[in-house]
Order: sequence, then structure tokens, then C-alpha cells
Amino acid sequence: MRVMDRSVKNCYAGHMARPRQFDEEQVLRAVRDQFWDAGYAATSLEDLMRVSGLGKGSLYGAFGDKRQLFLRALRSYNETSCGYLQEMFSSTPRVLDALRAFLAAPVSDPGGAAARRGCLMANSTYELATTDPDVLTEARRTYETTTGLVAECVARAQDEGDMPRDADPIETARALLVAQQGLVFMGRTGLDIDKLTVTARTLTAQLLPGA
Amino acid sequence: MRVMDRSVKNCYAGHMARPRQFDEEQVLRAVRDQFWDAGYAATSLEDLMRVSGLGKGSLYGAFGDKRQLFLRALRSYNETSCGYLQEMFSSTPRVLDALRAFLAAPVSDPGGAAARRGCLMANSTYELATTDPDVLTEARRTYETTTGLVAECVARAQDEGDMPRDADPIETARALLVAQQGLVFMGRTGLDIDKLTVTARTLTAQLLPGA
DNA sequence: CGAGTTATTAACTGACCGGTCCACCATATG
DNA sequence: CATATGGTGGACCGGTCAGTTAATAACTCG
Repeated sequence: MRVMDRSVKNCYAGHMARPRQFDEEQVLRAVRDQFWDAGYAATSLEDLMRVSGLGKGSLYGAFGDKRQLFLRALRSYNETSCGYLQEMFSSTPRVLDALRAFLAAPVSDPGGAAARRGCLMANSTYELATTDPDVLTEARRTYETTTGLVAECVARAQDEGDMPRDADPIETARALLVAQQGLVFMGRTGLDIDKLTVTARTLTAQLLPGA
Repeated sequence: MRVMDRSVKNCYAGHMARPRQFDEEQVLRAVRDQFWDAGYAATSLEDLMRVSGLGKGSLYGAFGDKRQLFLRALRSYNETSCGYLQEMFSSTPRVLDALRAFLAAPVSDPGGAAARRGCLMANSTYELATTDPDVLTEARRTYETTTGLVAECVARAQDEGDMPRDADPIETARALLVAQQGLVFMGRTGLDIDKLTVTARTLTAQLLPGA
């Protein structure tokens, strides 16, 4: 359970009396999973100590307070997500397939566990965006980035002759993102994953060309 | 601020020593707005006392604990919402227009205030559905009801010759609901209401026939 | 009018939370 | 090996929370 690491990851120059005994990224991952499953408010510092294996002092020393720790985990999550997206978009031979995969991503997990868990950024938006301006900013930033990435893909699909030229890439990207987030949401309502998968196919057929 | 009412709304038969000094439905509305704006966890009993004008004792005497009060407010909200929906569906001359209005409902508010506020059921699903089984049940029930209502509409639109006969009404309804909830979500991210309105139009054009 | 019943109010309780602080300790350096 | 540095863990604190209780007020009905 405990996340220990002898490797020296400190960034200070000066004198280094004692290196961190934990790996910051491992801690961020553990903390992110906790926030992901339970939400921000429902996660206590005790929970964070348990999943990270660290004491309060270490947590506060390394990350500041609970909110800052959460924001770091959230940003890390978003960077990872956007990274995955970019990789998928750039590695899929036919970019239209990547767009299909993007739309259907919320139902890509066979058992539906991922669908029930939802998306940390979406969960956080619903819980905190109205009260915490930093979360709102992060949400806007992330979804604008995502829209941009998808729009690039749409433009490439147009170049490849797989999508009609008359559609605005940005606008198409927004429609796809909206549909995707709708799927994410319905997954959270506990809607049967098979039914949701069918709906994802229906939406794919209507929003993206080809069979 | 105080919600007083001399009308006797108690349901007991037996001896009625002292009637409620407040109207239960008015209190439920006030409480619902509070939960709607701040969420469940972020709403304290003090908040509930403030917006209802009642003391703790009265609140607990009439509704039980915070969670029960929340569930009552949520159910009342859902009944009202479904009522509005049914009324719109039955009063719109051409049922296809009702479907368009349903899909675009999240952006129907000019200023975008409603979009930013979101939907109480959606907010609650994100905050509580994973931890509170009653909320999850309520979510499933509500969205199944909604799907059913929309599906009826789709079938009627088919009868009126406004939609192709080959589509499954239930499946079409799910796709529309998913798209609508996607719009609700993007509204919560603070996406500009004008952009969101355009996207709503884009989705309408792709998911519903006709101009 | 008064006895009985219920609504109302505010003081109170115990638990828990986020955050601070400090004594202790592991390590790098000379 | 001695010392300085800063990581570590847990005791501790003030505040807030949901929920309880008991005294009081308001009302019905005989």
C-alpha cells in the first residue's frame, strides 16, 4: 500500500539534507484515484493519508493544502488525458476512426466500470465549477484544448476525404464533444452499458459519415 | 423572507393541536433552490434554515434529516420537470417542434444563467449517485421516464410523417437525451452561451430531420 | 376555559474536519 | 563522525457540522 521510493526527485539546488521518501507522481496518481472515486468534499485528509501512505506533514509540506493537492491531481489527470488523446489521434491510420473512438470512449470499457466512474474533470466540474474559479478555469481550458484537438482531426479527416468539406471543424468538434460528455453522464446514471453502447453507435452514425 | 401560511395542510386525522405555520411546498422549493445552487454537501443546515425561515426542530419534525429533505426536494423537482415536459409535448401542435425544444432546452435561457446552473438531477447524479443508492435509483427512474416520454413523441412524429419510420423511437429518444445532457454539461463548464446555442443547432440539424 | 397535543425555538452534544505545530529522525556534507 | 538541514508522523486545535433535547408557545377540542 505504501508508496516509497529511494530515488532522489527533489528539485532544490542548495543543500539537500534528506531526500523525499516518496515519488510525487505516484502519490498524485493515488490521490487522483481517491478524488475520482469519492469526489472532493467526500474525501478527507485521512483518506488521502491512507491512499498515499504519507502523514499530514509530508502531504502539506509537499503540496500545500487539500485544495492545492486536488488541483495538482486534476491538472495531472487532464494532461494525461489530453496526452492519450493526442497519441490516439496521431497514431490511428485513418483519422475518422480516431474520431469514432473519441465519441465512443465512454463506453469503450467492456464491463462498464469506467462508465460508472465517469471522468474526473467532468465530476469535478459538476461538484466545484460553480464555487471554485480555478476549477472552472481548468474546465474551460481543458475542454477548449480538447475541442481544438478534435477540430484538427476533423480537418484532417476532411483532407483525407472522409468528411464533407462544408462543415466547420470547430463546430463539428463541439458537437462531438457534447455528445461524448452526454454519454459520460448517462454512464453515471447507471444506465445499462449495453444500451449505452447501442446509443453510442446511433450517435456515431448520425454525427460521423460512413458505415 | 419567512414563509408563513395559515392554511392547514397537515395530513393527520386524529387530534390536530397546532397547524404548521409554513407551507410544505414553499419550503421544498426554497430548499431545492439552495441544493441546486450549492450542491448537497456544500449546503449546511444553517443554509436550509436561512432559506426556509424555519428552525432546525421544525425542519427535522417535518422532513426528517437532511438527506430525506434533499430526497424530497429532488423528487419534487423531477416531478415538476417531467410535468413541464409532458405539458410541452402534449400542447405543441407539431410534435417535431417539441423534440427540437427538448434538445435545445439547456440553451433556451437567453442570458445563459440556467445553463450555468444546470439541472438539479444531473448535478445530484454527479455528486451522489455513486455513494447514495437512493439518488442513483431516482436518477435511473427519472431518465427512464424521460426516455419514455421522448420516445412517445418520436413515435407521434413518425405518425405525423415528420420522422423516418425506420428509426427505433426508444433508441432515438436515448440519443436525444444524451445530446441534451451533453449540452447541460457544457453549460456547466462555462462555455459561452452563444457558442453553445450554435452547437445545439448543429446537433438538432444532425439528430432531427427537416430545417 | 383548560387540558392535551403539537409546532417552534435555541441551547447543547459529540463527532469530524482541515490545518498547524513540534519533537524526532534520516540523510548529505565536510 | 559531527552537524546542519529538512522530511516525517502524530498530537493537537479551533471551527463547523448534523442531529438531539427540553422548555416554551400556539392551537384544538371537550
